[in-house]
Amino acid sequence: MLRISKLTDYAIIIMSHMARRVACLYAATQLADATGVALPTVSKVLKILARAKLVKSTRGAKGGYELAQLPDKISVASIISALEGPIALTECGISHDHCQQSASCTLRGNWNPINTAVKTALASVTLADMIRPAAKLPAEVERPAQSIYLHQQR
Amino acid sequence: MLRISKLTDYAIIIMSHMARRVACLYAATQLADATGVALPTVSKVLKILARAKLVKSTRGAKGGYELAQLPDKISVASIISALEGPIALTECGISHDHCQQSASCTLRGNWNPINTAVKTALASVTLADMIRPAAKLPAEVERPAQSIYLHQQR
DNA sequence: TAATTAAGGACTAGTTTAGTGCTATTTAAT
DNA sequence: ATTAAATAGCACTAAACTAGTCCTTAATTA
Repeated sequence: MLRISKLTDYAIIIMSHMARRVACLYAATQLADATGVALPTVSKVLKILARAKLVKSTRGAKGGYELAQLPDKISVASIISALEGPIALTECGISHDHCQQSASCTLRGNWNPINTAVKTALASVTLADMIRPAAKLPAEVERPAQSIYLHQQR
Repeated sequence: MLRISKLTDYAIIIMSHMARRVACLYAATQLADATGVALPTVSKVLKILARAKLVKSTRGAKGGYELAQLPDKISVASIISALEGPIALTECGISHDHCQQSASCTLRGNWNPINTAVKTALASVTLADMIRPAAKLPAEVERPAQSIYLHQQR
C-alpha cells in the first residue's frame, strides 16, 4: 500500500506531539504516555531521530528530547528519510548497481518522474501542517482510494 | 524506504513496455523476454492487472494482453492501487477501525496533508511520462531527499 | 553516590512478500 | 475432433524484513 513503516508512523506522531510545545524537554517516558506507543519503541525511535539530528537530546536526570528546529522547518520527507533512508520507490531510484535488469531495464532513470513527484510532495508537508486543526482539504482527496477521510475529527 | 513492492515495480515496467506500442497483443512469454522478469512472475502481475482492468486479456492461442487505455490515460497511481490497494501511507489513512491508538491518536485525520500530497503526485504521472526518453534530469537525483524539488519536469 | 535519563547494540518472533507450481479454461489451427 | 497455445485462479514455501524487547554503557543532576 505504498506504506511507511510503523516506526516512521510513530516518529511522525511523536514529533507532532513535540511540535505542539517547542523549547521544552520531553522524556521518552512522557512521550510514551502521551502517544500511547510503548516506551521501548518510543526510545528506539527517538534514538534514530537524534542520530539524524531531527531532535536534540539531553542526557542525565532532567534530560530529554526536543525538536532540533521549528515545526515549520521540519518536513515529513526528512523524517521519513531518517527512518527509512532516501526516498525512492524502487531500488533503481537509489542506485543502479543493484539493478539486475540493467541490460533490459531501458526504463532506467525514468523512475525519476515518479520519485521526483513523491519527494516534492513530501518535502512540502511540514510538522506545522500536521498539527494544524486540518479542515482545509478539498474533496479530491477521496477520489483514488476511498471515502473515509470525510470525518475530520480534531 | 517508502517502497513499492517488487511486483508493483514489475507492473510498471511491463506496462511501460506495452505502452510503447499500443493496440497489439503481448503474450506473457514475450513480455518476460522483453523485460527480463521471470515468466511466472510476469503472469502473476498481468493477472492482477487484468482483474483491475488496467490491461485487457485475450485467451487462447494467439491471445495475450494489451493496455486497456492509452498510455496518457493510465496513471502510476492506478497501477500502484491495483497491486497494493488504496494509496495511504498508514493504516489510519484507510480505516480508523484498526487504529489501536485511537484514544491518544489525536493526529487522526491529519495524515491527510501527507496522503493527499502523495496521491496527487502519483496521479499526475502517467505511463506516457514514463516512456518519454527522459534526459532532462540533472545529476542530483541521488541526493537523499533534499534540494531536488526545484525542477518540475513534466 | 544514587537516581534518572539517553545511547547503542543484539536478539527473537511475527508478518509479509516473492516466487513457483499445479490445474482448469478458452481459443485457434490443423 | 484434437492438439497446442494462452490466460485464470489458487495454493504453497522459503526468504526477507519489521517490530518490539532487553541489556549494558554513559552522562548528568541532586
